[in-house]
Amino acid sequence: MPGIKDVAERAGLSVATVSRALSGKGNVSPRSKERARTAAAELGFVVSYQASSLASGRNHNVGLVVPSVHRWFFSSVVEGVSATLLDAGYDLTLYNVSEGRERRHSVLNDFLLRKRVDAVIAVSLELSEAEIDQLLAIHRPIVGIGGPLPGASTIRIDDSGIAEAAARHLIQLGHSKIAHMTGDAAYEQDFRLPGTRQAGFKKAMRDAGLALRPEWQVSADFTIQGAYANARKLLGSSPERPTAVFAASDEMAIGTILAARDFGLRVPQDLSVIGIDGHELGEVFGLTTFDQDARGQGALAVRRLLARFDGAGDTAAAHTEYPTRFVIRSSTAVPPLEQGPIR
Amino acid sequence: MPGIKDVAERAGLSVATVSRALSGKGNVSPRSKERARTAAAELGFVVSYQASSLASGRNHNVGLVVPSVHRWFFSSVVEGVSATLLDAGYDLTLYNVSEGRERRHSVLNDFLLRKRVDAVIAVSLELSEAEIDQLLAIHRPIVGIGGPLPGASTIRIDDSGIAEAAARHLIQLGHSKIAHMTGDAAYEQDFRLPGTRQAGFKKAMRDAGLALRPEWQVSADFTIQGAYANARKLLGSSPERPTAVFAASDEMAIGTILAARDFGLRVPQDLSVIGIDGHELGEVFGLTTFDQDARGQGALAVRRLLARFDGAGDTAAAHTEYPTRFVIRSSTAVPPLEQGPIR
DNA sequence: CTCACAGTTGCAAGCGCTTCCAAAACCGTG
DNA sequence: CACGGTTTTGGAAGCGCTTGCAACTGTGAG
Repeated sequence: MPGIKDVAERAGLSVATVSRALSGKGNVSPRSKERARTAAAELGFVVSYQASSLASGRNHNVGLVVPSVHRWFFSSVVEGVSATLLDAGYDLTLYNVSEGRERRHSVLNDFLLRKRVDAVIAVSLELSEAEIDQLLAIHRPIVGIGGPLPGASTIRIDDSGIAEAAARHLIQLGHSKIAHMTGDAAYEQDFRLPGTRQAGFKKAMRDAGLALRPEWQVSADFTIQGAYANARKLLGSSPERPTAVFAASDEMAIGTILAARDFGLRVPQDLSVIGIDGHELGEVFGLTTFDQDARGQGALAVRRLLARFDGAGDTAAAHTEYPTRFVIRSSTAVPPLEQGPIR
Repeated sequence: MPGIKDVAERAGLSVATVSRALSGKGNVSPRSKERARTAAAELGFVVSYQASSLASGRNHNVGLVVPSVHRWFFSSVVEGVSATLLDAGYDLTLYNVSEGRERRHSVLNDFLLRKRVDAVIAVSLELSEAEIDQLLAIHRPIVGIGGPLPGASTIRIDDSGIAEAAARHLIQLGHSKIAHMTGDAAYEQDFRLPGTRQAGFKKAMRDAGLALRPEWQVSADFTIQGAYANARKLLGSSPERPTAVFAASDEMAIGTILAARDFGLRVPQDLSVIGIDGHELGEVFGLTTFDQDARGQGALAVRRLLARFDGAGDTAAAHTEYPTRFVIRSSTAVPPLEQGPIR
């Protein structure tokens, strides 16, 4: 395995000049630069980031902390981050902290602090103040996606806004018996998303003068199967059935649609369902949803960091509201005709 | 940020002894070890893997190369690998090479060769001989999951065997009009899975003396939505419908079930469907399948590597056949009564 | 009491780079 | 042609750790 020394020798230059030539830092005559480059290419030389980082402090590596790798949003972000990073020649160190607090704690402590990463992207993590301080203490850029992260830059969609818009969409279609499937309390603790979206829903309902029936406020774990199970309860046991369900994620919306089918309910004729995400399966189910381009959010986070690395050193924490797109498909429609007493 | 020097000072030991005490290599008296440990703990010291790896050649970092992070099998493997690695104090560098050959090429070349990783886990990648040579040339342990990887250790399930068993299950129920949904040719190139499973299917059919109708051999991209689209064609256009479908993955089986429902076909009364995977959604759809514990495969791969690192230096390439579990749910049953001419 | 030996320890030489610093080479002017 | 200023270059000092080596300690046997 060739080292920079070999390159220097072959190019007839000093190690220092080769280093500068290949990294692009410092002044090097075009001629030397060219020489160094060809010599490196001929030898198949590629710098050791280990050594490079020891000497320079830069790692060419960013850490991505996600709470799961299975759920749509997270894997989409991972994809976007990964692709953008790879293109830029950076490594991606993945920290999947799905298994509870100790895992998370050890990741933050033992891993990120080892200075192995130049920056951290934290997805939908609700961190304690101590944890945030810890992160900020390593003096590396941090960007949070899909969740608040005081002190760091964040990229997020207008959760409460689109939740409100989703609910309003149903209301405008004529629905008044609207159920909401939100995230489990357990998730609220970690992500805080559910609450924000729920707030938007409630606002829309209140603004329309509609009642919030507690038995129509259900929750699940953000998965299709979890939502399916709970939607069955919602649709099966209620003395009166809602005519529409607003699910806080597409996966939960899909679970709801599957449950509805089990009861012979047609979507949208008997039940309207709307979600949030832009999940690939949305098409299959004709799901009306707000498309938040998760992949794009991941890519944006990386671009942000890269800009920072390149010295466009805007150290100030910037908060970006990522745009969403309302996609109307066939899972929402006007409510069925009232079957009860003539109104 | 404290260095090993600070620890040495505080413990009243030399840097060398502290290094040995903390790494567990070489002889250190219990007393010194204890001292070094407490000093390190008090200072919150944690070795810099950068420096450590420069000096020792060991990275505490393994590279995981996956063709996608969205599909069930891959994200499950990622999860297993990640958890096991984190527990062992190793970092995971993720290389998602979903976007074609150049990406893959650059990953192999520029990234893995930088010696940033102690080992490589390659999931379901069909590599060219040159690529394999390249990988082997870096003299790091490699383990392949779910695909052949000549020269490296592999962990895989008995693809053709369970495919055969799946088909036999249908045959034994009395089916003879069995369709097979395999992977796209595009995937065959990369993963070779489809072919192996297809071979098992064909064998079972041949052994039972059943005909393989070309129009019942369909393929998709291993996703629910892809399978859904193609299953619609299969079930909608055939002059004669199959009574059972064997899908090469659970995701494709689910897509098939969704398509069947669209046509008013009841599963399993009108159509039996069987898959392979053990996908979380299997429960929701009552899917009969072979559970291959993908998470477990990832974990096993890591344990294998860790053992190697610890000097249980069995350098020989070992091939493990990972066990699967046949899970019978409600998507398979005896075929419907023949509707055609009296037999 | 001495010797051989195994168990401990510290010194110092790197690991492969980056970067500070000073020297060398170059440039256009006066 | 000499001069100051600007590039370009190479020497060498690290970055924070590991590890070969030699020196040292303590032990039980002779």
